[in-house]
Amino acid sequence: MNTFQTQQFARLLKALSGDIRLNIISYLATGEKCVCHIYEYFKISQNLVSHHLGILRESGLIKDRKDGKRVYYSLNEQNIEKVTHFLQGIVQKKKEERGTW
Amino acid sequence: MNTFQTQQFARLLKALSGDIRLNIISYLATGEKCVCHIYEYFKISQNLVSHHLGILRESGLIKDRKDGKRVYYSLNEQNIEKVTHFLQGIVQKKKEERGTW
DNA sequence: ATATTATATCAAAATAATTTGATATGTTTT
DNA sequence: AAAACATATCAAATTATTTTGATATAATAT
Repeated sequence: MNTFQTQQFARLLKALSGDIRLNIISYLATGEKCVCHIYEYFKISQNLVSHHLGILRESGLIKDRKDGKRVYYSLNEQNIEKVTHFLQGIVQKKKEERGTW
Repeated sequence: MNTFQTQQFARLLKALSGDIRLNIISYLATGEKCVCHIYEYFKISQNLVSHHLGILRESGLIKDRKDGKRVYYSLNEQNIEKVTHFLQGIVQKKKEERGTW
């Protein structure tokens, strides 16, 4: 059973799956942003944004860089692509299975 | 702001993001299965599996087909691919952004 | 018709995630 | 050194999800 690997991906998917977090990810696709940019853009509180950024950071989906008193966040495409490849693998397997009879 | 579309994908990602549900999805990649196959395979209770299948079904990630007293589930690849394309689009945008200076 | 099997649904309990408000930490400005 | 600013963290409250146990529905077998 492939449960362990699947568990890893379930964790990444969970991090992606919040409304706020997925919007942050989309926003970061347009380039690196500091925390204050993000909470002003979405009009939500600073601590709430920091909390969600923390979840994304710990899951490895984004990277942080400190500059003065600001912290800049950006996407970690590599890990996002790991998710897409995992899902694409499932779709692929299914398509192959269909051919086996 | 692309919030509405993002919300749709957040919903799909949430459906994918449970440990049990992602394992079911992986299992269904090997072919159509009835409910009893699934709960025997994972050694969890019937009602729990039915509950998670319900979430996957309502999100459109799997399809059901009734045959006699059994219900068979299979992947709906189209919707899984929508997720991968969405994520791949984010990665793509980020990669393009990097080239703009 | 009754019993059995397969699945779904419901309500309650247990657990987890999100949000809010307050405070701490570190950096810059004065 | 004090004030101001940017961010993170913590605890409590709120809300959502998961799990369990019980029951309902529908198909088949006896």
